[in-house]
Amino acid sequence: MIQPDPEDLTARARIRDAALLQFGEHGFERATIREIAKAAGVSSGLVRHHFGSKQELRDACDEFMYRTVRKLNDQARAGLIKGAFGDMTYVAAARAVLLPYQKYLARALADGTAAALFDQMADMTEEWLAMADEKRADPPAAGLKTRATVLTAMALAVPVLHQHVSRGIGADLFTPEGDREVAYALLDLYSHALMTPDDAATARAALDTVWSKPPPADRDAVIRSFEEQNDD
Amino acid sequence: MIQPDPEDLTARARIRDAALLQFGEHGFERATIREIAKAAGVSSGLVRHHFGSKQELRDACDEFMYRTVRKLNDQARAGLIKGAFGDMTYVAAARAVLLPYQKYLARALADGTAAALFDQMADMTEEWLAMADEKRADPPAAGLKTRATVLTAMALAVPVLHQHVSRGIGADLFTPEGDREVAYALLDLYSHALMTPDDAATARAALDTVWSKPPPADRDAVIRSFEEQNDD
DNA sequence: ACAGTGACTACACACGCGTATAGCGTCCTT
DNA sequence: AAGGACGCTATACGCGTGTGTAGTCACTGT
Repeated sequence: MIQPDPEDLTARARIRDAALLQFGEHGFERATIREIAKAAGVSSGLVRHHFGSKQELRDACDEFMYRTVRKLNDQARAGLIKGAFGDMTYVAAARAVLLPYQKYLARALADGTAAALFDQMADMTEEWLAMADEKRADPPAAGLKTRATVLTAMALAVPVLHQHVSRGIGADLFTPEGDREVAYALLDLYSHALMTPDDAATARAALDTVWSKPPPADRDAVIRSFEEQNDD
Repeated sequence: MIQPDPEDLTARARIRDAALLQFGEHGFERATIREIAKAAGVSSGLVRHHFGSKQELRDACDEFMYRTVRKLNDQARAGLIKGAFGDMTYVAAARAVLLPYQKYLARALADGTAAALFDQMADMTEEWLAMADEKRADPPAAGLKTRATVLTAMALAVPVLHQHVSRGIGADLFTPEGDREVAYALLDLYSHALMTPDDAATARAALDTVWSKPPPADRDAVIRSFEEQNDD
């Protein structure tokens, strides 16, 4: 998928590539070694010969994706003028490279496998967020790393929940049309605060009271009325 | 888990509850009917007797979660003063009710099963966003439903990627401490725009040029240099 | 020439799993 | 009191799957 002709790749690389696609399409459990081997044009025994076991094959896939994303991140760090949004070349190129592996990435992130990959992206978000903090007037209500982690998760939500997003926007997320639609929505959301800092402070205070003293009447009423549906 | 003593539930409800937990903990494929039956204190045959097949058991779980969330949403709609952030009672109660099923919800959303559930939350987000739009000065850069869909995905990112978020903040997301930490971060992020509308317009324009004419030199260079790592 | 090494295949094994079936006890209905 | 319906168990079947083993072929260094 990276190079135009898969025939040029070594068998090992072809197996890994086929595994990435099969794991992405059907998930790790439902994907079978035999089907991966068939897609790669090799025997199922060769998969074992190169990777040892199905789990190790998955590990190799994760490792490969980690290296790929790291390379892209390094390039972005080197090429992108910090804080400028005028150059989307690397962003677009990175997305083009990762496109065939989006479904694998989504699954790997969702089931918690790709920890190193997430942390890598969180680190990059943290750098970016630290710069944004400098222009900021009021002190943040949470630590830098915490906000970076949450923000990273939010940014990854779109590919991870791509099925729902695609359904919601009425276009496949992995086509240029869907991608553009979502990018516009993201830029709009990122450039407009959803609530005022005062609202946030109010909500924070309200949450504190809820947490500190478990409100007896209301909350129990919710749970109790909820239980009533539970009569099957 | 809803009621204090699982023994009081009917066998069918106990099976569903055990399935929710097992599916959440191990995933649909890895979870076995036998283990679910054991956790529910029944024979494996009874699972089949009540639900027919493993897939139908999963469907029943999805249906149950859908009804649960709908009930909570209806209560939130009825009880919450629109646009006010001072009353977090229902939010806290809803989270308490859903807590044991968070992992199931995360998995169901990630693999695209719980479509109706996502759409339901997206509808609610859309209502909320429509109100927020009224106070807004500049016209949105994307349709209401598109923004609501993306925003819903972003809101769900934290539970879906809970493993990574927990690791990043150094505390389990499903404990009061982790929950509070993340809530503060979310409120901070929601109350502060990450970029100015001008930045967004610049980025939009940049994206348009990238998409309209595929830039030959730079982008290919990125992809080419990426391929060079691909020598295993 | 020749052993050795690694890529690669074909085939068989063992086991876990979803599914199917037969049967038992109990409660409600008529 | 008969009898069916239902909740529930025990046991077995069959298939798909990851894994293991033996063997072939090609290439390399000595």
